Amino acid sequence: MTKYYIEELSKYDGQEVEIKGWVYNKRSSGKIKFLLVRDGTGIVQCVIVKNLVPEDVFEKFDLLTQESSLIIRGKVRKEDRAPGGYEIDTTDIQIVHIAKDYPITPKEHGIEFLADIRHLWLRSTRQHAIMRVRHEIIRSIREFFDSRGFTLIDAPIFTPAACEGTSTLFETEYFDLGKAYLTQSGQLYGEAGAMAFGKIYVFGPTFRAEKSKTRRHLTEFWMVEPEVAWNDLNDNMELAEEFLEHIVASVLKNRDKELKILERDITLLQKVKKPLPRISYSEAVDILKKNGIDFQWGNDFGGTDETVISSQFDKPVIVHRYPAEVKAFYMKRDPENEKLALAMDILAPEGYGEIIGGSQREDDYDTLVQRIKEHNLPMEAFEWYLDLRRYGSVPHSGFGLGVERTVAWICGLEHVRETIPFPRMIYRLTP
RNA sequence: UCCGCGAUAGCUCAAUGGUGGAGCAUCCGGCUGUUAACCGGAGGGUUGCAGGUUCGAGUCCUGCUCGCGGAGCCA
Repeated sequence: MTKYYIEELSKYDGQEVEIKGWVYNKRSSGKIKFLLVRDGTGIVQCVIVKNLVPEDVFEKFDLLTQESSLIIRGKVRKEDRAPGGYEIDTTDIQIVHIAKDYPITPKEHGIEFLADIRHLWLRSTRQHAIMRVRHEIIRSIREFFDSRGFTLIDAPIFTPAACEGTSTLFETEYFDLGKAYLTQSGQLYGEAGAMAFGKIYVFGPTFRAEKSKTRRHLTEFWMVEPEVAWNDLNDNMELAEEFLEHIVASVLKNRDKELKILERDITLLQKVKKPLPRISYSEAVDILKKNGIDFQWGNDFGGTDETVISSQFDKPVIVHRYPAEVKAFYMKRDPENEKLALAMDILAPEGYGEIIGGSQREDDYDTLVQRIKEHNLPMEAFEWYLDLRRYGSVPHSGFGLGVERTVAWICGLEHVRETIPFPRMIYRLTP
């Protein structure tokens, strides 16, 4: 039996179809009634005219409420007056379930109210569009790496110690083995993967227990982390810019309707093509000073600093060679200046902040041991990681891209909480 | 943890210290092309909680709870 979806209605012009879905909205003008039905792929207007349908079908319309589920049959007809361009001349309505007092009405609602009913909010047009863009971003991420011969290596969620030793981790009891922590990055495991497979990517959820309360933070978020053996910092930056170009191009090509629903100005997105502007940390500091910001060389950039730097460019900007002191222990130092790490961040335009952070990794055993000591990290937990420098160590690099910040930027959203189906924030664990 | 803002009908918001209202949603009625349809009617309130000032508090003051935004930290 043929399954009909609203998204594909144009294929069935003039034919009888059966749509299974939910009531999105309805309007009545006495003897002619309009039912807007959604099925997850789109919305179609169904017309019910008295005298053209049996009496009981005409009367069923009055029983239907917003989000009631139903199966509707009728003939597809091209109709410019209908939203979507096609409408259905209804012949039969089968009510499956009547929804009582659906809380989201066709009017404005506050963010707090909607967040509490996130499980229902996902049915709304705007949230629907965002989730489809998110899906396209994730699909294109996999496509990018898969088509370049990368192997997906899943990193564990439970870890014995902090990967970077800086941020606050979620802690849990792990049987008789003591404390375990939820991962804040799959990178160290990715490095092991790169030594085994050459080029790999880790893609999974990560967790940060910091009490951040900003539009850019979640406690649980998704990160994709490629790692490539033999790549230096320069190779890493090239990979990152090709990667971003691919993601943005895929969304522009395959999700243009959704971007339109979100009223996203796509002219800036169309500019995301390599090469991206590259500036050093020191040059970024100069930009801040020129803009009247009192910034001390050696500090890390804050949210406002990132906005000022990125506003100088009309596409994402790569900032490289940060002071080693503000960066993680595993980053290789710049041979030309020991104070600098071979790190690079990519700042998204329009104030969306850091979407990519990466580096060339320290590949010398003795140096890495020294770094672990300097950072007061437990040596035992890193013995396996040090093995990667004991047995055929090679230069290698990688980066991490935050999926939610990327979705927020591409969709042009105010807050990352709308970029993930069920956001986890400091004060929100439900639904 | 710190700073700022907020909490009134199911929802979004009004209400000079002086009888708490409107739109949407719900229910009833009308309309043969509606576009967040429209028109008429009805029901719906311990104004977040606890105190205080006042003849009188949704409104002013204090404390608390919850939420939002920002800082720090980070992707």
